[in-house]
Parts: sequence; structure tokens; C-alpha cells
Amino acid sequence: MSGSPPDAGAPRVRFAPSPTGWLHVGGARTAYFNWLFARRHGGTVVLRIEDTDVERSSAASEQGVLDDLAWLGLDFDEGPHEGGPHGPYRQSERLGLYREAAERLREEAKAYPCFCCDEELEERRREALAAGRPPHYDGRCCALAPEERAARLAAGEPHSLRLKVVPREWRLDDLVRGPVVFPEGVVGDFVVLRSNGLPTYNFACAVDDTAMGITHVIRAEEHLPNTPRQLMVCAALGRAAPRYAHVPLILNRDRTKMSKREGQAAAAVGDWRRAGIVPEALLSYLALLGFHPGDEREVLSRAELLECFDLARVGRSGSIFDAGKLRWMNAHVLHHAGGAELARWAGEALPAAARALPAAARERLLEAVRGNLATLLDLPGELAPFLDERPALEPDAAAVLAAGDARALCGELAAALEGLAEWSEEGVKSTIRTVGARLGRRGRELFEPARAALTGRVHGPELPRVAGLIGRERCVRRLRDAAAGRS
RNA sequence: GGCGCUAUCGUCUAGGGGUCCAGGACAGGUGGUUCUCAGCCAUCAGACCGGGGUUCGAAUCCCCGUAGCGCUACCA
Repeated sequence: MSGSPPDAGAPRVRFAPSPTGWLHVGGARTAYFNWLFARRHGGTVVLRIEDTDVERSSAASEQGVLDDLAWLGLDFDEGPHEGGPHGPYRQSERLGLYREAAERLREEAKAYPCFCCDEELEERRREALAAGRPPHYDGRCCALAPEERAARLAAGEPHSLRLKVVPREWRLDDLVRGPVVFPEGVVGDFVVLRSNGLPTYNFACAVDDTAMGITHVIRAEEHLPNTPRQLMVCAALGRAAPRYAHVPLILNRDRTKMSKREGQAAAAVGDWRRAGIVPEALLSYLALLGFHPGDEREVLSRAELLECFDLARVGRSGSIFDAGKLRWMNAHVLHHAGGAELARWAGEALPAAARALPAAARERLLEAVRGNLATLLDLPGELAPFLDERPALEPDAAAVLAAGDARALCGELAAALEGLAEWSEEGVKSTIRTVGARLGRRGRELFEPARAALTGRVHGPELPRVAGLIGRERCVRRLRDAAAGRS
């Protein structure tokens, strides 16, 4: 089948966020693709925290990222909190491993200490650029005489460690983009261990991916140009490189990379969470931004995605994040959700009075109003007519009640409803009709005042249903209040 | 500058040589919806970056441009 992993055996994938901010929607999609791929093929999902940038990393940020992932419902088999046989899962706790690997490269003369300082490097870079040469490291510390190198090392001179790049072309068979070739000579000797002893991204990443037995690296396209460096590290270490799948970027409206540093609006998963978007909708939107199921379904649940996700059906071009479509999808998901699900998503945002209801009643109520929800934020307002003793009268509704003999109609309705033999949606409906017929009103001029009196609003679920939910006693009281001009 | 990636309606996309005067969805227009709507239904408008090839035939394959983006750090 086309969805099977290209290699035999259960895949091991990883999601490797750096805890330097909040979880980005692009990161969420990457995490989801990894998760879908592994779960679909009976594989393992590893969470690895890439916190080698001590300046920008923070525990609070890590927690924030973890919270967002949990909110999305993406779980991991191995990670800092899950544990596992390849730990630790924070790069800051794996420093010994990197030093060990670096030391071996140095012993095998595949890497060498570099004593050049930032200023010199920067100056030479500029010169090279100005002269039209590639701004690569010129390799001067590689050419140092063994005695000089030993002496400077012995003197404790600060230095980084650079990988000696083997002159050859590097190619990879990317799972979403196909074969990609990097010609010889486009990367210079690069730093693997910084002078502060911490590994660089490309080094730590390659060391960890191989040490953790990762079989498939699914990540954003921005990492594609880094891949040859990681391939070089794997080769120098004598370890087999994983397979790679570079998924396209999520873009701003101006087609630049949706960045968390530019402070672009709503690039954070948390922003959408706070905006009342449900995880199921965000995940579906994100997955379909780049992945196509092969048929014309436009919203896919996690279960449906699990059945059809295939890296071969991930597109190759970047896509603009369309908040409008996300909102549409959110509304769609909300309109089709069950009451229990809605209650779970709403959580603390659900009004206390609704939470206090018996589960069955709460679910019936939520299912009655779901058609009017665009986001979870609409919940309190939509629920108010059913939960509050005297729901506030909105201006539109007040105008309806003030017009013509709307109040008289309310009085008639109150009397008729009070005497209704059996309180049911059907009974309410026919009673309203009967009263309407007697007064020569139907359609909107009949239902609108009733709705205004009953809910204080001019929109909402079908009126008989509303009445059923509100109950006879409150219906009659609200109609009487309206008739008497008390509401 | 170098290297890489990408290129179909405003946006997300389908399409992989003829079935495509290009299909679906969001947004937009219009109409409808034995009570309302942000709901639902119907309907309209809207695109193959350009130029060369290959071919009986190209949105689809090849080449060259162009444009956008990404990377080119002792950030990730």
C-alpha cells in the first residue's frame, strides 16, 4: 500500500522543539505529521527538547510547549517526562554524549580545534563576500602545525571544534521532495562544538537522531539546506543517517515564513486556543494545509487522517495561513460535535451553571446551541437564555418587543402555553401556531417576538426546542414579563 | 553573491500527456430556506508565471528565463 513506510520495521520519529518561545502553528503541524506517520505505522514518537541555546531557552517555555502539545492531544512514547531507553531527552542533559562524539572525531582527525574569534571570522566573511567568494571558513586552523596547535591548546586558548568537510557532493532522497543534490564545495568546515563546550544544532541533531535510532526525520523545509551538514556528521561518526521528509513552510500573507520572532498575529497555538478554537479544528486545518487526502473531503478528524496520512501526498509549496478558513473549520467542527465533546473542549470556559447540570441535560443543551457557535467564546452568550433566570434583553430584541402589539401577543402565548396539556416541542410548536392563527400572525411576526421574550435575542436555535429546554414555568414567566413590559 | 526549494482561481488545493474550454473547499456575489442566523441548500464569478522545445496532442515531460521563499551563525 502506498502509505507504508519506505523501510522495513516500525518507524521511530521525533519532534524536536527548542523551548525558546511558544509552540508555533508550523511546529504543531510538524508534530502532527510526525505523530500521524508513527501512529499509522505502529511506530514510536520521541519528544526531544533542543535547548542548547542557553540564552534563549527557558523552563517556562518548555512547559508552555508541552502544554500546547497536550492540549492538541499529541502524545509521545519517549521524552523528558515519558522516559525511555534513549534518554535523557533534553539536549542540555546530553552534553557528555556530544563531547564524546566530538572527541572521537578529533582523535580520528575528522575535526580540529579552531582558535579564530568571532570578529576575525566576521571580517573574513565580509571580505569573501565582497570579493565574490563563498563566505566559507577558510580552514586556516586546520592547517596549523601540530606543535602550534598543541601549544595553544595547552595554553588554554579558547577554541571551537570544526568538522573537516570531505569534498564530495551530498544527496538525499527526500520523502516529500524527491532527490536533492548538494554539489561539492558549498559548505565549509563548520563548528560542531562551540567554544563554550555546547554543541551546535547540526551536530547535536545528527548525534541524537542516530543515537536515538530515529528512522524518519519529518521537519520543516527550512532545514533542508542543513541536511548535508547533518549527513556529514553522520558519515564522520560512521552512523547510518535517517530518512528525511521536509514539509513546506507555513507563510504569512506576504508569503514570508510565518515567524514567531516577528510577532506576527496568531502564529502561536496558544493564541488560537485562547480564541476559542478547538484542537480538533486546528489540527484538521493544519494537516490539510499541505496534505491532501486524495478525495474531496475538506475536514478530516484525527481518526480519518490516521487512515490516509501519507508523506507522498504532502505538497511541496509553502502555504499561507488563512485564519478565515480556520474559523470556518472550527465552526464546522463545533456544529457536528457531540455535547460531551463540547463540554470537554469548553472545560473551565463553560459557565458554572452549565457545569452544574446533570451530564445528559448539559449535553442536550450544548447540542441545541452548537449550530450558533463559531468559537468556544460564543458559548456563554448562547447559553445565557437557558441558564440565567432573567437573560439580558439585547437591543434588537427590545426593538422587536416594542413594535406593534408584540407584547399583547406574548400575553396570549403565555396563557396558551400555561394551559398546554403536555409540555413537548411538538406541543409548543402547535400551540404557538394556534395562537398565531387566532391573531392573524404567522412566520416571522409570530416567532420573532416570542423568541425575543423567551431569550432576549433575535437569533438562536429553533423556537420549540428553545422552549423545551427553558421549561414551561420559565417560558410562561418570561412571556408574562414581556407582555407587561417588565423585560 | 552562492546553494537549495517552489510556482494552478484572492487563499488552501485536485490534477502526473488526451476524459480539463481545469474539479473541490474558504472568502466574495446572487437566490432560496412551512421563525431567526455566523447555520443549511442552490447558483454565479474566479487560475494553469513567461518563453522555447518534445509530441498528433502539455496544466501535466524537458530546457531557459522570471518571481517568491529558505539557508548560507560558535540560532534552531
